[in-house]
Amino acid sequence: MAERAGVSQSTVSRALAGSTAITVATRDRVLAAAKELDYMVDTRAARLRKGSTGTLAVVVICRPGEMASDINPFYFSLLGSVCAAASKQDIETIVSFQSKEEEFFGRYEDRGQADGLIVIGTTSNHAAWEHFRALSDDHATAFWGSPYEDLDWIRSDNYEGGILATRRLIDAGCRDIVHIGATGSPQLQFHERYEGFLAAMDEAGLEPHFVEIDGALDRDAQGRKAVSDLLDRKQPFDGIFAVCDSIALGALNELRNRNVDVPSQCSLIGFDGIMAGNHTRPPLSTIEPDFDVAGAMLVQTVLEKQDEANIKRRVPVRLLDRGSARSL
Amino acid sequence: MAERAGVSQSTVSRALAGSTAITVATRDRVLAAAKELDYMVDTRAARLRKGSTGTLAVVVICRPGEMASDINPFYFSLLGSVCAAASKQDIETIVSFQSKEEEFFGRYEDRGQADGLIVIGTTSNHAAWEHFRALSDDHATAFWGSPYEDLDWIRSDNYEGGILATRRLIDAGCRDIVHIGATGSPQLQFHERYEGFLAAMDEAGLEPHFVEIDGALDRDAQGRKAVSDLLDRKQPFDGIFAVCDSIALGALNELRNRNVDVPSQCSLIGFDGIMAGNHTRPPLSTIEPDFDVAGAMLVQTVLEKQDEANIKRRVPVRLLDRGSARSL
DNA sequence: CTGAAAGCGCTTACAG
DNA sequence: CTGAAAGCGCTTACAG
Repeated sequence: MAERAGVSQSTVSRALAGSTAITVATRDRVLAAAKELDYMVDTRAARLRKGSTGTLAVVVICRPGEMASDINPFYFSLLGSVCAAASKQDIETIVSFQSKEEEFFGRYEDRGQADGLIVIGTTSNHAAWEHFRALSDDHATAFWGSPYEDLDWIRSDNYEGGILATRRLIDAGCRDIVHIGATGSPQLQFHERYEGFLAAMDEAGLEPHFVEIDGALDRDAQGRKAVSDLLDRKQPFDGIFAVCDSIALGALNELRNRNVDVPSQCSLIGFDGIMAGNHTRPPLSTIEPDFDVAGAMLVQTVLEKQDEANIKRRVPVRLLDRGSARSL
Repeated sequence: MAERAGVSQSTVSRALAGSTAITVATRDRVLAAAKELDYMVDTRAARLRKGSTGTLAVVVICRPGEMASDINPFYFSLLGSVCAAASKQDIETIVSFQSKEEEFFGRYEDRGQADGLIVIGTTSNHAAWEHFRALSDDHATAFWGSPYEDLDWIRSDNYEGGILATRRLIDAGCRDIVHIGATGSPQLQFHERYEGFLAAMDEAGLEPHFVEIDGALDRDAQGRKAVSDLLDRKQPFDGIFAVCDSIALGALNELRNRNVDVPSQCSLIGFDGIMAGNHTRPPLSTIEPDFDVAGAMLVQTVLEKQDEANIKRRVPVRLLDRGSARSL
């Protein structure tokens, strides 16, 4: 390659790296030769010499025993956004799905495989979060979904989302509004949504109602059971704010099974903006985080470890009014 | 590291690599030292020396202009399976989502970043497939979704799936069965499903009916429009086999809008097994490929380029009877 | 502005 | 069974 362009190896390297200390003429000559020989820089060698890898590792935490193919679609969308955000900065992403204790691994930096680690996924896999928490001290990390306050985290603006959803229900004329969620759970995200709900109810002078989800069940079953419990209580309700879409989908189904029409008899709003909500009847109204921003924030957080104080951690959310909340 | 264990660098390398030409005693000593120093082999250097990377590149092709976060969930599941299958063989995966012509890139091998390339994603992005087709000559590749017969491909057993779905409809007592799909399209996968449909109808001595999808619309709208067209034709029908789930979901919605009850008045079966079908009313019956096998086959295909003849290319499918086809 | 040389951290013939 | 040495393909001080 060097001899084809009639220059030294160093010059080739500099020309290809776009160094300014190079004549335009020689650069062009090198570029032409590279094209002709279909030459590409070997990143292994470049990285070895440079020290950095130009790569981020992304770990997706699954529920124990869950296959990669049936992960909550929310995390798939998030994964896509992270990869896209990295790609925009010419950073590669190496991704892995991890669920079992034996396979937890995040030390990509130690092996020279990545410059940082992004961990996203279900809050429920505690063993996993504990494992990755330990890495956050001496590794560049960013987390989404961690149950621990102390980790570097990025989250939806859950509080604001809770308010948006609840206000929308109130605006729809609902007065007996129930929150299906986990009011005292370690799921920080859930807790924040709950607090937003409380604030909006308080603001409107309405009394908040709750159904606690049953941790033993899967999300869909949690939603069904919550509605079932609610109806059995014979307590009137005309609006539901479900803490996440998968639960909302279960709730919606149970409402229909029990002949409660949505939205005419009960308005329903979820949280997450998963695509499945587009295909229900009625389509599920929901709070959706800005995925592009989410991906960008995660990437930025890992890369700019220095000024920790300035890291923006709240991903803005918006109401997706798809039809499960009554219109006035 | 070497001096800590009191041996040479070569010995450390051999011990860590599990070479048999090493005393158990020295190996243990090295391992102990490694643990103590929290030492990990730098893969950049190892790869540079060894030549191979232990990594596969996975490119997910999106529709032009589509964001990574709203890709057909089928491909997300497939992506998960590929990563899981690679992981099982201790292979890393670097993944990227590509949609626009300017960003097409698959020469990871040339840059020493991967040993092979797996491309999956929407058939509809022709520019993308043409780009990657060109790479298949001198790169280790495997494709899912390519419109080209000549590429190394892995696909669902679409023909068998078409038969399974159609037979199920026939068993449900349907006689006027309509296939919503693309009978003469370049979408090989769709064409194969269509042929399965034809075969099963022929086997039962029934006359097949069709509605062609409108290429200009998105999947959901295609399904709606197909049902709408069908009803306008006033041609009686009691069963629908939709060529993919996203189309089936649109069809299901339109059927409900037009007050055709599923499954009592019309049975409906889709193809792909996407999770959104779990949340519709009724849940969507579908043909699901074995995702684990799909991931494993793709990985194996890239790695074992040598005996091309023996590559298994058909991923088995099964009927997921979720409720949109009448039970007898 | 360009070249000759050193060195990134490994693995692997080559000796012994 | 183990060590000394070469070399993987780059980048980057160091000279000029």
